[in-house]
Formats: sequence, C-alpha cells, structure tokens
Amino acid sequence: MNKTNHSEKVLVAMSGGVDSSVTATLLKRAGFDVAGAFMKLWRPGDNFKQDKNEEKAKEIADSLDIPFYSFNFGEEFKAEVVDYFLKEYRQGRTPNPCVVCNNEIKFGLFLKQASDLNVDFIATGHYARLKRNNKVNIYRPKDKSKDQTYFLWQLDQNKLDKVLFPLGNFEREEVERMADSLNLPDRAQESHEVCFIPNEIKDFLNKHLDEKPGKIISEDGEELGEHEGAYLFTLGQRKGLGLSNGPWYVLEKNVKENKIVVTKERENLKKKELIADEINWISGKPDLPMKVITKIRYNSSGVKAELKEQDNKLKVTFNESQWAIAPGQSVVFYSGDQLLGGGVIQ
RNA sequence: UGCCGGGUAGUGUAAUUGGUAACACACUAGUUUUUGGGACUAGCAGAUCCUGGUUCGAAUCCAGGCCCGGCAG
Repeated sequence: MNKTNHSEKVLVAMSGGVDSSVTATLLKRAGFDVAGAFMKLWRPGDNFKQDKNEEKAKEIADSLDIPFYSFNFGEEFKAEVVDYFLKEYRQGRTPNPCVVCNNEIKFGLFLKQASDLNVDFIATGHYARLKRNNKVNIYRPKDKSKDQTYFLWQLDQNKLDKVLFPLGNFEREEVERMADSLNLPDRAQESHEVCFIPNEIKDFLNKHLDEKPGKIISEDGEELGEHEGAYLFTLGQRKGLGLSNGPWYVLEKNVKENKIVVTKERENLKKKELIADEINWISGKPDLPMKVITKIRYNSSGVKAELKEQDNKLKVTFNESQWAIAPGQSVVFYSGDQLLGGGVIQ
C-alpha cells in the first residue's frame, strides 16, 4: 500500500477480530476511503455469538469513523458451504469448507455486494501477499507461521483484481501490538474450527446425516468394534474409535457398507501420489509436467512433488510419501512463495 | 462330570515366583498456522471372579465354587 492521497474506495470484511480491525486501520491510514462490512453467515440455532461479533465490528468501525454495512449471507452460506460440507461427508469424503467459503462467499458474494457499492477494492485480514504485474498473483505472507494462502487456491484473476491483503507484510505479533495500541473496543475471538459448527463436528454430522452404527474392522478382516457411523471419520483419524490396544488409525472408510478399516501401522497410510480434480490455476495453466511445492493440508510444510496431466485431471507425485491423503481435501501448488493454484484430492 | 491354561481399571497386558498393583490403548482437558485429521503436554481410574484358609503380610500359596479358552472324546 503506497496510497497516501487518492481516495480509492475499499470495503473491508470486518469480523470484529484483531486481523480485520487492523486491516481497516491500516487502509485508512494509507489514505483509502474505507468502509467496513460484516458478513452474517449461517449458524445452527441461535445467533447470539454472531450478533455479538457484529456489534464489535460495528464499534470498531465507529471508532475508526468509517461507514459500516451488514450483509446477511445466511441463505447463500447455507447453500454454498454448509450443504457442500454435508454432501461431501455423505459421499464419504472430507470437505474443506473454508476453501469454498473463501471462493464463494468472501471473494464471491461479498465482492459482488462490494461492487454494487462501487468500491474499487475489497480487503480482508488474510495473511497473504498479492503482487500485481499484468496479472495478480498470490504469495505467501511475511509471517510464514500464519500463512493462509492454502485456503485461497480457488481464487481467480477476476476476483484478485479487486482484492487487497494489507496484513501480508506484517508479523502476526506486530498486528496484535497494533491492535493493542489502537485501543480498539474489545475484539472478537479469532475463529478456529469449522465456524458454523458450535461444538463437536460429530454431533453436527449426526444431526444431519442419519448415522447408523457399523463395524470397525482390522486390515485382516477381524472385527474389532463398532462405530457410530462411517461418515464421521476421515483417513488417518485416531480419536473416537474407542479401540483398545492401539493406537489405531482409520485406513479406509466405506460409506456404502458403513464400514471402517483400521490399522496400527501408520506407514500403511502413506502414499506417493494422488489425483487431483477441479484444478484452478490462479494466473493461467503452466506447462506440464512441472516440479512444484505442494501442501495437502493447511497445517503442514510444503513438500516437493511433480505435476502431470492425466486425463483431465492432475497427477501429483511426491518426492516423499505423504501421510493420510484425504479425498475431498485441497492440494495446493507453490513455486517458491507463489501460490500457483490447487485442486481437490480424489 | 477322566485332562491342561486362565480369570487384574472400559480394553489388552505386567507385577523380582508372598511384601502392599504398573504400562499401553481408550477417555478427558490444554496447546498447535480459519477446515477435517494429526502431533504434543497434562489429567484420569477403590481394577486383582466368589467364599474360606495359611501368613505379620496374598494378585501371587492351599481348598471349594462360578466363568472362560483349549487338549480330550
């Protein structure tokens, strides 16, 4: 941000938390014409907590003396994110709702609403960097420990063209310090875990998926116990099996037969390759095959791999076998710090 | 109902062959980069099949009973 005078308009997605509050502050200081907006998303049951966060966001907007909007995306969020989430589980896969939410809601609907307000940009508190040449590219942030680029792989040029990530060049600690020194009204908690699930995922799925007890089987076919529904598990899962003499890990799940196969050998969950579908390239498809850094889960450091085309899909071959690659999760590709794109694991 | 082995926390095992019950898993909580999962740390348990007996002292020895595997037929 080098703006100091023009008044380009920016709409900041404000959750009431530290990151988005500092985002708004930074933009204002940089001379942008800033407004804030809260997104109301779908929640089961009462919305008490969300309303509170909206209040906080509004207070912060007021204290910054910027206009404040509230968008109700409840229905759309339910349709795009929650229903997708359930559908994936129903098929025995492991969805990544945050990826979809980013693409459909935050950088989809929100962006659209923002355009209707005639703003030039939207901004969020994501830790990621954008570099603009003739294309806009996403890079990992300065604070590698907060890197959120994993969740942004579905974005495209149309969207990125209107996006700002002011926090990309800051350490999380600096952001916190700024928030403290700003004396912002008390801030909302940062979100962890699936935002629309109040307690246990298990309970949520149980309520929506019609779970039935089924068998837990060992690799050699021995019946070891019962589970409450095969949907509930994901590959590599250890908790919740209730088996003794372990630890046991979910090796396969068979939703049709409502059966879970477990192993004691972690090694058996390692795979050298995967097939990815629904590929998105952020600034165009590169020449394949190519060597990249990949991540198959948010919470991991990248590993080297080679990408090849296979049918209409992408075959990812890792230099080192990866553990518990779960269908439905995202695999993303980097070249150095640049996020090239990603896909959904089959 | 001629013959062996065994019954210990929710589960699986251990306890120098008499000395005052341990370990793992499960479970619970916390930590960890907006998902699932994983990992790490901590916590948790009146559990010695029953009844008698021997002994200062028994999960360990003895007797009887009940139950469970199996060798047997």
